[in-house]
Amino acid sequence: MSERRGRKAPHTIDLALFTALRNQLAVLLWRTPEERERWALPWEHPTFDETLESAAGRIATEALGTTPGWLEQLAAFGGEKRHQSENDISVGFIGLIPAGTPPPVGGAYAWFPLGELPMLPPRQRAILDEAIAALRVRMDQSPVAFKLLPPAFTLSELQHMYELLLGKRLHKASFRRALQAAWLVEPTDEWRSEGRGRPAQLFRYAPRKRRPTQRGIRLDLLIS
Amino acid sequence: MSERRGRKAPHTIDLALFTALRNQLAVLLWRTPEERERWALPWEHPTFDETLESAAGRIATEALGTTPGWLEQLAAFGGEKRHQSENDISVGFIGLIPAGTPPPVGGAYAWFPLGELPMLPPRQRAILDEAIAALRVRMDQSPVAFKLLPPAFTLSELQHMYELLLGKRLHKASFRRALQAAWLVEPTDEWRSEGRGRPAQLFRYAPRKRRPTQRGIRLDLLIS
DNA sequence: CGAATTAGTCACTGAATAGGACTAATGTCA
DNA sequence: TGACATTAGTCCTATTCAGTGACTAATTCG
Repeated sequence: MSERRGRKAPHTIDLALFTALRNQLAVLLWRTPEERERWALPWEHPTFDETLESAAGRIATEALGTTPGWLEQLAAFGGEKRHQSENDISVGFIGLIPAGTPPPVGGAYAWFPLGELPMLPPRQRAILDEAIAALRVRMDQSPVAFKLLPPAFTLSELQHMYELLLGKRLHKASFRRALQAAWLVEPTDEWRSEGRGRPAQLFRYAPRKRRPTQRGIRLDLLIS
Repeated sequence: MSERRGRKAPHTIDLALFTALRNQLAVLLWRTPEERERWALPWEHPTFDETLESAAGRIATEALGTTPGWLEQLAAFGGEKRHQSENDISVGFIGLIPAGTPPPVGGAYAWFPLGELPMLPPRQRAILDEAIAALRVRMDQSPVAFKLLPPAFTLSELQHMYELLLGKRLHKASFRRALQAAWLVEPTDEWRSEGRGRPAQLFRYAPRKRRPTQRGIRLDLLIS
């Protein structure tokens, strides 16, 4: 094995990096200097001496300058839909970038709102579609909304992020009651005055252990 | 690409096939005729002309004689934990086999209850651990319990399967109310008399479309 | 100052849940 | 054959939880 150290593996790592931009979800795309109109997800062949996760983290950091607040494997993709590289399979990752992170400069990378996507290679299109679906599903299980926000945020910002992800309006009092019951945030001692209106207190994501929340069976969540 | 047709790919497909056995979850393991004490998950190098899913289905069918009622990709595994094969990465799949399916004969394959697992190669151990965790998580999203039962089952059997997966007792009336509300089963016109006691009606899994179940935000499901 | 605006809370109502207690239909055994 | 154990299936009630409108609080704007 060790003689392979540093050599390129035959598979690729493909990243679906999301952020919130102008009240929409957006994904980071990349184009080569040669082919100005062929956009693609950031991807690379990892070397044999890094784990899938560390390779994904490295590629994300190379693209953005910052490390994603969250990075998780989506799945492996293979089969008839070929990659632009001559590889056998691609491992897709989902990453979340806090809103307001300055966009990468130079023109090689750009954020695309999900409603305005250009053509993508077929396998990357499949990866992105599954990534979007997984985001919606994992929202309940993982702190997706929190990782799309900066470390300190107002409760209104958090609610708007949930509304963006869920695609529907939420009632303020209900949202805050649920948030309180879940022990997910803690207040900081800072307030932010956003133009007119009462200033909002800033909170941070600070999940606290709670006794295994004695919930009933939720058969109604089954997709059918 | 086409000149690769039929050739082996460098990655492997590894299967975590589960069934319910003697009131426990069990996983299918396999050993080579040469090495009688080295058990492993069923695995194989796929060929280039099949998709990941079809390769997984083929390997499962070769192992069991029957096709799993459910087969879904778990994730790709790579990095320092090496496979027994000289491969780069392994793609893990989860499969569910109805309880009571006759076990494969010949001694090459055997069901192991999760409490009595032998040593496994390190990467396969990781795959199995993640598969078990994913089973518990996806239970709410996918009809895991139903696919571990034969096509026709009693409501008590279904409840016992949920109790096995959740690791806790459920209240009969609550369970049935939730089941009714979810429109997941329909009665057959058969009844089964199981020794003493009133005979039970048999049901089948028959999910019916329902309008997008207007649920509240469930922040309390977030793992913390 | 008053109106507008945004933050944050309260209280009422209807729906969903946990759980005990009930009825129903069968086998067992004296 | 009749009491009883056993398993299936239903009903009812107290309690908890989510949806919602209306309230108070703190600030900017004019």
